[in-house]
Formats: sequence, structure tokens, C-alpha cells
Amino acid sequence: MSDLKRGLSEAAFAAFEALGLPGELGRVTASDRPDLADFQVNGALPAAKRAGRPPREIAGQVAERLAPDPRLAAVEIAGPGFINLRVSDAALSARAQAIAADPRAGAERLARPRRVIVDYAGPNVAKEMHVGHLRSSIIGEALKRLYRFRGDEVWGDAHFGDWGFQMGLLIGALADEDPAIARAVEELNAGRAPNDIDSLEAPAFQAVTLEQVDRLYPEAAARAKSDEAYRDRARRITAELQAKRPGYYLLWRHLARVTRAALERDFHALGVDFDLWKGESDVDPLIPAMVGELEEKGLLVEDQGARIVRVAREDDKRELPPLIVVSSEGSAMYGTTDLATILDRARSVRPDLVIYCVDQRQADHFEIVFRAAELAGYARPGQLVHVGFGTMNGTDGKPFKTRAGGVLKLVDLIGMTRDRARERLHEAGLGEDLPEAEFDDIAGKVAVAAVKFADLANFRGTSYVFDIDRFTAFEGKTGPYLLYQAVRVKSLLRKAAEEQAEAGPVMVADPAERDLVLSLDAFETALAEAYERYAPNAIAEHAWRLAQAFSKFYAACPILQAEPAVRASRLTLAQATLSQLELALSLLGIVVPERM
RNA sequence: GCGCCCGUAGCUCAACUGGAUAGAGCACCUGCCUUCUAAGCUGGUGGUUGCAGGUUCGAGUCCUGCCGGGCGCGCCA
Repeated sequence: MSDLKRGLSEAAFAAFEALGLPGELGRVTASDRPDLADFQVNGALPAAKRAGRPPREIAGQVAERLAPDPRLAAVEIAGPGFINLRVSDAALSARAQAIAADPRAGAERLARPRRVIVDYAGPNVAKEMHVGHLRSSIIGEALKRLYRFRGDEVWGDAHFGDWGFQMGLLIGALADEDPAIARAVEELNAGRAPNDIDSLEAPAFQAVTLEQVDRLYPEAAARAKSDEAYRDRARRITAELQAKRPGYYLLWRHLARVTRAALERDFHALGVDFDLWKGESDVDPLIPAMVGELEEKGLLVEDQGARIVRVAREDDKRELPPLIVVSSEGSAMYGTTDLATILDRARSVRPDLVIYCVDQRQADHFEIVFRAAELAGYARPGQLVHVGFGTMNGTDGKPFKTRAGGVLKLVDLIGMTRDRARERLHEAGLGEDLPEAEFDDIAGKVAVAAVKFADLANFRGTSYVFDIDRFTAFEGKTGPYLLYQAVRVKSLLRKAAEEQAEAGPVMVADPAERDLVLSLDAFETALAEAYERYAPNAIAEHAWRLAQAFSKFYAACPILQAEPAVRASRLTLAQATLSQLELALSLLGIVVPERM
């Protein structure tokens, strides 16, 4: 059963067509004026222009055809030609009943599923994740879950940055700092490259820690900006690493392992998971053949010592730089591995759509890579999509930094939020008689809900201010509010079960019940919008509205004390709300505890 | 310099792709716990949507020009 909005749209579509007007004009939307109507149709206004007739006249004719519909209690014309629809209580009751009985809580399935890859543009394997990495993980995860839920076949790929200049830079810095490492690298490099390099171990590298990496990388990156010789050496090392010189390669492998473990820990804490734990290095073997192919196709040209693909077009408004495939040092670049990854995926997964969930600032980069991929025949137009998001700034409007001037690590953010959650749980007297382990689990879920919802409630495209107080806020439009509402329903349903109160047929009567059912009905619309615009904030917004509608219903309508038939109806509404709310939150990557 | 994005309540953000009276949260006033979890609910204050034009029945949304901010522009990712 489709939602009320779509059902009514179909009726309005038919009404417009019967009048010889385009059916699309019959699009039904939620009313802007809830005091006047539940839904509205605005199509009479644009229709008037085409038909050369007054809008109210057309609206009147459409309304006449809609009026007999048993789902509608009232059809009225308002203002210049709006058609206001008020749904009957019986139709709302039936819809609530259907949602309650539906394991998908009223959400539909795609008619034509696609094969989709969500590329999280994973963090660099050179430094720990900080809050700046938050968005791609959270948004990417939400998109992955949404797409999968609607019926697409989806692969989430971490796509770690583990094969570029930053690795050469870090290797150089480590050798500079620790003579033992420098020696080990030299000795290994001096020996002949063994055929089975993967089985080699280099004990000297075992002592390298994440803390060391974390400390050295920013220094090295800064120095490379001003010191040309230093930069050139790092680029040389990068090229040699990619050529698998044993010393560099084995040190790289150790770094990859160490940082990978930290990344897994961070992603796990956030409830983010990947189907493919791939990195740039994984497509390295494809590069030589790819370069040859680009050459054969006449796309590759020599320029300033590098080998590039020109992607600029005549009608470009700006001068788009070329894709640098092979640097003048002979190494693969960011764009090289991206292109090779597109080729790899085209051969393995054969996706209909690849969503790159990456910072908006990289828009030009992706435009260049996508054009190159199309020129090479690795992708069709529209198959690759860059879903950009804004940057996260501090309260001062500049890129976020801690008070000490450093970046805030993701683990620390989660930890801080969890501590705040513990405090607030105590203050509110929630979960006091629960075992320690469950209490901790709840605090963790509250923290993740707070962090994720604070991010996902914003439209991805705009930058927003990272405010630690906002991420640890538990009142108002926050993740914890939503958990609280869901848990309240669970508690209610538990109590009902104890009293052996059963759910039964829905009979909508109270205004709060009407509003709740209309909120439930809007689920599919929210999912469709989030899907089409790659915008999880539509789901977050829906979850918030639903929770709020329930809270009002909860305050206005006693449930367990009501007479049996009313009680049964309200229990069904509560169940439907819980299943849809929990589902919506799960799509955002937020887990609801049993109690709190 | 060229290009992209943004400017909405004191603060942080929405606004179903051009529709009615621009909505939430926080903050600030107001009332509600002998009824199912008060992290809640109720009512209220708060706006010339940066400025000036234009397009049309109708503009926060589209166009033009200013003002202000962010970002990107070849071997970092």
C-alpha cells in the first residue's frame, strides 16, 4: 500500500488529465497550512497559464472530481487557486494500520534497484582520524544504509589514502628521527628485491607507534611546503615505495597496519563499517596497464616532465587543470589511483552508480577524474557522482582546532561526549538501577546518537560550525532526544505487555493522533528525498518530526488508562511509531537502547 | 585575476527544487510531575531572508549588479 500522499497524487493526476491538462500538475504535497488542510495541490496555478483560464476555475473542476474520493473528508479551494485536501479519519486509521503491520514501516522498495558503490574517501594512512573526517564517515554510512534499505545492492568502500606522497613524506621523517630505522631501510634497500617481498619481516620497524606518526606527519607536511629539497626527497621516496623498494615497502606496510588498527577502532566506535576495506595501494598493480591503455588511446601527453590527460573543454567557464597520471618522479598521484579504482570497479563490481562522499573542496578534482574516466571509456556520464559536503569550522568560523591549536581526535570527541552522557544520565536519574555494563553501553549509544544527529541534521552541502557544546547537548533537536522518545515507547509497550493490554484496530480521533499518523505517512517522502538528493538530513528531519508528534500524542492521550478499544488503538499507534522511528534512526546509523 | 559555494531570529540550522502567514532547536519570559520515563509537554517574545534592481499572478528560492565571507585553481590527498 502506498502512502496517502502518493495515493492522492494518483487521484489528482487523473483529475488533471481528465481535464486535458498534464497529470504532473496533480502533485500532492504536505500542506503548508496545517490549520487549513493535511495536503495541498498547487497545480491549478501553472495550469491556468497554459490553459488561459482563471486558476480558481480549474481548481474548482479538479476539486469537483476529487471530492467523492472516500479518503477525503474535505476538498476546498483557497487563495489564488490552491486545492486543500483534508483526509478522513477512516483513511488515516487504515493507513496507520498498514504501517503498523508493515515490516518496512510504510517505506517502499525501488522499482529498479541499482548496483551502487559508496566511496567514503577514507582517511589517510598517515595520521589518526580527527573531527574533520567525521562527515564523510557519517554521511557515507547513512547513504549506504538508505540505498541498501530501499533495495539497491550497495558496497561501502573505505578507499584509504595509503599510496601517495604523504607516505613518502612520513617514511622520510621517520628515518630522519630514528637512526635505527634509517639503517634498516638502507640495508633492506641495498639487498636485492626478493620475489616474495610480502613474506618478509623487518623487526626494526615494529617499534614505530601511532603516536610517533601522529607527531611527525604534521611537522613533515609543514616542512615540505617550504623546503623544496625536502619535498623532492619525499617525492623520490614515494616513487621508490611504489616501485616496491624493500626498505620503504616494509616500513610502509608496518605503518599501514598500525594506522589501520587505529582507524578500525575509530570506525567501530562510530558504528561505521565497510564492505570493502580497500586502499589506493590495492589498485597499484593495475596502473602500468592503464597507463599503456591511455597512451594507446592517445589521451596521454607529456608535459613539463609529467604525463597527463587533458580534460578541459571549449565551453568551460574556468580553466580546468589536466589529470596528472604519472608525476615527473614517475609516481602515481591521487588522481591516478582514483582513475585506476574506477577501472577496477568497472571490471569487478560493475556499478550503475558510484557515490563519492568527499569534502566539497575537492569538486574540481573529481570533475577532472570523472572526465578522464569518460574519455578513457571507464565510465558513463552520470555514473560517477561527487556528493560533496561542507567543512567543519570552529566557533570562530575558521577550520576547527582545539584550544591548544591541534586537531581534535575522533576518539577524544566520542570519549568526551560519552562522559557528558554519563553525567547527564546521572543528573536525570536515568538508568540508575542498571548494571554497570549496560549503563556504559547506553552512554555509548547516547554519545554516538548525539554526534551523528548533530551532523546529519544539517544539509551536507553547507559548512557548519563545530561546537562541542552542541555535540554534547541532550535536549531539544538532538540525537538523545530521539533515543529518549523511542525508549519511552519501549517502556510503555513493556508495561502494556505486563498488564496484558493488547494492541488492536486503529481509530483515529484526537488531533494529536491525526498529526501522528500524518507524520508516519510522510516517511516514504522523506526517504525518497534523501535518496534523490543524497541528503540524509531529510531522514533526520523526519525522525525529529515523528518523535515530536509522538511526544505530543503521549502527553495529550493517555494510553494504558484508556478504555480497552481506545487503548488497543493507541498501542498500535505506539508500535507503529517505534518501529518507524527505530528504522529511521538505524538508517542514520543510530542504535536505540532497550532502556535508559 | 578566474571559477565554485554561502549570507535566513541574539546563536546554531531548516524550508518538499517558484506557492498561502519563512519554520525548528538553543537562549529569554510562562504554565504543567499523587497518570504510561519532565532528556518531556503548553503558551509567548524574537525576521525588510546582506543591499539594490529585474523576471511573474506569486521570489529566501530564478536573472543582473554591488557588499561581505569561505573554498579551489598542475605534479599534496
